[in-house]
Amino acid sequence: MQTTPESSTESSQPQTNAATSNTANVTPAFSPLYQQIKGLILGSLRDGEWKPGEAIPSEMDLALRFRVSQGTVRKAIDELAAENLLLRRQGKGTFVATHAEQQVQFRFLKLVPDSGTRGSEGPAQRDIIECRRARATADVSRALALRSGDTVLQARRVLSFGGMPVILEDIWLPAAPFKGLTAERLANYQGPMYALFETEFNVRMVRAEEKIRAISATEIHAALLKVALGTPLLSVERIAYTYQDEPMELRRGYYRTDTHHYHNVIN
Amino acid sequence: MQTTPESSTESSQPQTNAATSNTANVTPAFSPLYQQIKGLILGSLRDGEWKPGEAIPSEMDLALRFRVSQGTVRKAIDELAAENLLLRRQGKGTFVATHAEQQVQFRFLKLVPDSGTRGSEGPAQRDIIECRRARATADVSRALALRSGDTVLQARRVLSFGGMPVILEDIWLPAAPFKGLTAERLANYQGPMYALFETEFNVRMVRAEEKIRAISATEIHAALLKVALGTPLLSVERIAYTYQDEPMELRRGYYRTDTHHYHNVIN
DNA sequence: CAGTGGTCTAGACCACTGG
DNA sequence: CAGTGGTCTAGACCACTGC
Repeated sequence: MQTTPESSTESSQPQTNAATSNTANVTPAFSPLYQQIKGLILGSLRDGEWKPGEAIPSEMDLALRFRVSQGTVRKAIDELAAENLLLRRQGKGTFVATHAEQQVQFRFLKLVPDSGTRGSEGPAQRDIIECRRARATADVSRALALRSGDTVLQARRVLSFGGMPVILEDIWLPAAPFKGLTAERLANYQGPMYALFETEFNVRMVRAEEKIRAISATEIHAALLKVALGTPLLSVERIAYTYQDEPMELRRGYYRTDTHHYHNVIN
Repeated sequence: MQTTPESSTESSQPQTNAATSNTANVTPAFSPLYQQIKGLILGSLRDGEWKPGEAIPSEMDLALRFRVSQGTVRKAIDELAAENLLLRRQGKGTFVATHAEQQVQFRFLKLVPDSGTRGSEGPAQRDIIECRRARATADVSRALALRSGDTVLQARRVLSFGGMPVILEDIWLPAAPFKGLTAERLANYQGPMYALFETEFNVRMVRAEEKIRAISATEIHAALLKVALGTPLLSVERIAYTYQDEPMELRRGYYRTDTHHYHNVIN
């Protein structure tokens, strides 16, 4: 069972680094075995071999498949779990992380109510204001690594908590991976938008960067968030990435911070 | 050398969990060996057995000292390194992390210039506006886990980059651990305030939480940051913790975001 | 009870640093 | 060259889950 030849269908064997006889090598490009294994697992995740929420093969299975010891697979999985790409559950298995789980539902949304914990206000209400196709402007195409003029989907929505509008968001998505996304599908879907992206478009958001500023509410902000013109708002520009650091979403959020605040932990 | 009795001066031996014969135990309180080792190392860090910037004993030495295998020590150190309490350097040793290092100089300050990278504006200029002793108000004492009316040190300063005032900060510190801190010592010290805390008061900031809001500049903000009254500013309230999640600093920062932005990464 | 992840060990060897 | 952290393996056993 250990090394039957039929296992040769999987991706390339890890390379040995034992033959490091090169002397004048500026960049030895030494890569530990477990990093190579990690790369192979990442590739399978990206290619959708295992979908969000599903279990991946057991450590022993992966060890046999990659012809390495269980400990090496373990270290690769450890890192992927630390990056929130995988989720380990003792006694059950290792699962592909998903935005559809209750516990990590709002992992990317760092705005919380001043008093009480998130969810104490009841479920979030999502109102799609508009959703249309457009040509990427210069800044949008740069953020999404597209060519200027490429087609993008643009959406605007308001999030309300406890009946109060709190967040206004403008969202840009590259049109190609999200073919078929309409205002109706957005409006009808209950749950986090990133969960919809996973199930409907096989796009999993893995990491995000945010640039935060303080701005004054314009007329548009004031009307949609029901605040006075000039009210200070948090401007949160987010670029979300899928596997391989590929940018997949630009989102400009405007947060009211009279009843909520952006919560951040620095380690 | 392996188990000479004189090594019995150190903290308690790790306990074996093999005798788990208790059946009706609601909370088995099972704690892996490496977690116990981690706790012992943490204790030594807190007690100052190894100071910031110094090397801790090698993995082998610690393994002998705690009577466990090197791999177990390794896993404990791995976690402490992941939490930025320790810093591993291959071939050299494992070091107690410090705020005095160039690379992690501004780990807690997430405001960066819109263009260019941090440091492109030259060194930060720190101007102490005031520093005095005071009684803790209700909110300050709550944040610092003090009793209302306890003595605190309060400081106000302005940080400027490239000659422009960008950050106004009000800082509250419990008086006891920072005995002897004066405006002069703050003003004369070149370098990050947290580095001073380490070297002068043996207080190491390990973790912080921030609550961020958008506000309008008051007259004080306007005067010290040289902006117009009512300019939107980022309000950043930070509580910084030492080892054991002990709160050690309350800091209210007011950031100009016309030339800088708060940068955050979500994993 | 079998299968999964989690812990712990012991040993070998590699990569990196500095004297 | 010795000493450090880093990798990899193999095996034993433990904790947890679900059938």
